[in-house]
Amino acid sequence: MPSQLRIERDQERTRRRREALLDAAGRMFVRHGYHRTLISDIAGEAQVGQGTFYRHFPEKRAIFEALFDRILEQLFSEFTEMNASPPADVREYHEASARAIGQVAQTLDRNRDLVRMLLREAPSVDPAMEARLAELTDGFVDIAQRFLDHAVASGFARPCRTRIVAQAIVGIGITMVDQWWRGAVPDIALQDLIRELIDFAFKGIGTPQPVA
Amino acid sequence: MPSQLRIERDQERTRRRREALLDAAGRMFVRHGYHRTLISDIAGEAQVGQGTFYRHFPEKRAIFEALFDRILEQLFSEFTEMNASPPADVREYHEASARAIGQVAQTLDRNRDLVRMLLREAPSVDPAMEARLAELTDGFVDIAQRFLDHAVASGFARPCRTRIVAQAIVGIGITMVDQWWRGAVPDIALQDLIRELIDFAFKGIGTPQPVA
Amino acid sequence: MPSQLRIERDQERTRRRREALLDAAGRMFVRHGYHRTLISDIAGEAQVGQGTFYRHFPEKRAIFEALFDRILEQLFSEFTEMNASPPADVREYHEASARAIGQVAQTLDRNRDLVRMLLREAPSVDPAMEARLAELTDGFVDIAQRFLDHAVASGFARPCRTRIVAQAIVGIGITMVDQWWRGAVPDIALQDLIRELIDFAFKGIGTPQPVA
Amino acid sequence: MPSQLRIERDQERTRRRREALLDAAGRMFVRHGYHRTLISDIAGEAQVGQGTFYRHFPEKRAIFEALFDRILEQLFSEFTEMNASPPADVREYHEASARAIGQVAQTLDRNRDLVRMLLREAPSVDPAMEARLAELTDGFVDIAQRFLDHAVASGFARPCRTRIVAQAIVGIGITMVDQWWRGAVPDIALQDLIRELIDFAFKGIGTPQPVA
DNA sequence: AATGAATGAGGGTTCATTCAT
DNA sequence: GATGAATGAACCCTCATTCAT
Repeated sequence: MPSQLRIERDQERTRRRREALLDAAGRMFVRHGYHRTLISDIAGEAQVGQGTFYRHFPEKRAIFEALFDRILEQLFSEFTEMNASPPADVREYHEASARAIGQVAQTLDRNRDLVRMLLREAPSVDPAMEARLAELTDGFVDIAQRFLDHAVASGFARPCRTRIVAQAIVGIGITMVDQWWRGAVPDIALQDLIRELIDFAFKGIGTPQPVA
Repeated sequence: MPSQLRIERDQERTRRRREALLDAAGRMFVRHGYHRTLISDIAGEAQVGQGTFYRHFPEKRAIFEALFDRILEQLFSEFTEMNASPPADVREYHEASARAIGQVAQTLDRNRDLVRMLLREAPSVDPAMEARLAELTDGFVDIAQRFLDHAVASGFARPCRTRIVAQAIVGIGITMVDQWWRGAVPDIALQDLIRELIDFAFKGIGTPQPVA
Repeated sequence: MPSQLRIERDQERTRRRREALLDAAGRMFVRHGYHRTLISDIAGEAQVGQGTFYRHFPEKRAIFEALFDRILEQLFSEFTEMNASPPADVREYHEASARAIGQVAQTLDRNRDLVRMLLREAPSVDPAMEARLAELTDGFVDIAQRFLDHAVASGFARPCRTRIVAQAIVGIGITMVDQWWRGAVPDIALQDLIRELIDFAFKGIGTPQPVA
Repeated sequence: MPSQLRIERDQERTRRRREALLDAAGRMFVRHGYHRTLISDIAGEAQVGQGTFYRHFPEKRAIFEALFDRILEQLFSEFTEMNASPPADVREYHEASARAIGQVAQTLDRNRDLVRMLLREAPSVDPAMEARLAELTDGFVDIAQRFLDHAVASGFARPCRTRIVAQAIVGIGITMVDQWWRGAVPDIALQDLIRELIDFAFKGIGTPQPVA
């Protein structure tokens, strides 16, 4: 009969295999997209047999979903604090926003190929995956909207239909991930890119001098 | 030898068949996505035999590309004038922008399901189709950037990295098409939605009153 | 009501069309083989519409068969006399044989691409076509055998199983058509080739001089 | 990790499957020809799933080629010794030839349906397969020619254009395989058939006795 | 009669999933 | 548990034949 130790070692190995498969799937999906990636590609990339894949995931879409979940977790685990003390004035609000956005941006940037892959492939996988992606977007919009609602209520931002503006802001983020990844964005430090976008979000393209 | 009339009638019928196939393909791609749409679905939807499909398009990807082209043409054919007299002051500039954006928005709205389908499916069809979509995006960015460069030069807009801001603006549009189509946008008249977005683009979320 | 003349003109035109189709089919079958030749290829080569093909031949295999027949007719129409007075001695027999074989060879040579095509493609068309080809071969063997029987009976040739020897002789002919067509035969005048083969058929490779 | 034994057993099974598929393909090609044989026929005949076919051969033409190769190997593996001591006089030469030809004939006879299938179908498969068949023929011609050159040089055979005569001899063989297989050859023991052909090859049909 | 567009029954090939070892 | 061979349901595409004009 297997010792407790043995059981744990096996479980650990299983967990690592699963991770290896997820990593492999991520790389293949990024490189070739969901539909052109074969199970045999993933297994091969993970250095396991094809049958082993099915010990860890019941079907192809399952590994996509698991990857989705893992990336989400990864993403949100990096947003922990972000809910510091509420800003007291416009300046603090501005700074807090900048910090938050900067953090999100850096996190996205660190995972940009996977995030982009998700954004690109999820809708073509399945209506269900498409819905999950939509939920995710909505989640970001919710956060942005709450932030914005608070700002408006506090007089830090002009009154507006905060849902729509929040959607627009999230839309900027989503698109920039894509553009940035494919090299369409001018060569610029991430910091400066973020600053430019925050500036735009706060000030719009509006007139340079608030005329006297 | 066939009469001139006969030839013309045949060509006309061929053209109509082709259109019918494109329409059918559009509907199926919108409904089920590129990969889950079968040639037999398209043929069935167009009420023609499966072989007929191949008389009009050499392969599946070709009808997607043709659809892509047709939508583009459709889109751009609606942007004809848009190059009216250059605005003389901020107000005129603002109005001209609003008009232009409104027009684009209405056009996109009229074709929103197809446009959304293109945005969603193109990247998963083919690296080449993905590239074409990127080109399209870049085209819109180019237009927006020129507009913006002009505005900055005229003092109607604050100086900024116009490429990036243009990308952000286009990104708002792309995302809103998606959100709007799937009903994520609050129930609002298109006019008001556009106004809200223009406001955001011009003013950002910035402080309501330039504090005294 | 159509005049007699008109009817005749039409029939003539129909006949010419049919010939043109046969010619075209021959060229295409020679070039690409039966299976890789499409009806549309034949129609295109004959400069007629695809539907026209079916006015003249009920199906693809029919034109092959018609071609087969036409070539046969062509071939045998060139063997008219060949039944001259029977040879009186070995020398005459030898000369008569040489003349006959030479004539056959020249005829085959004139039609060598079509003949080769028939030999090559017929078996893969159809069991029936294969049988017809076999009949044809048997026909040649019959002729050769009769010739040989006569020769043996007359003491011009050594006794042997004439059927088998006749088959061997015809086999030489069949193979040489193929080899000659594809350029495997050394560069040599047709006359000399024939003489060499006749020599072989009469003398074998046997010892040069029945040594004293 | 799989045991060495396991690996070997698997390889053995794979090899057997492949052989079974080749056998099945051979039977089907013999019976219905290349073009009328479906992958599903081969798989069914071999008692495996259709997909299994594609684990062993990348495409239809590949199994034909593999069959071609296997038959060739089979054929030539039976011609091993055949290069005994060179004949010293006409009699020995004659006997050596007879032995060699007899061996070839027996080998061909043992594989006659496959050989005939190759001869018949290869040209219609592919220009490349046709070329391979031509090479094969040329190979036999080469051998025959070398034999003949030697015989002429040794004074065992009359001088002649050995290439052409070799082609004729090989042609006899090729045709007889075909005729024999389809039952066109009179009922006769293989031994006697071969003797008859050798007689013909050595002596031709020529006059029975160079009359005194 | 002539045309070529339309048709749909195949048939080769792919690949997610199962299964024997 | 791991493996990779086996499987067969799809699915795209071809092309001989039919048909409307």
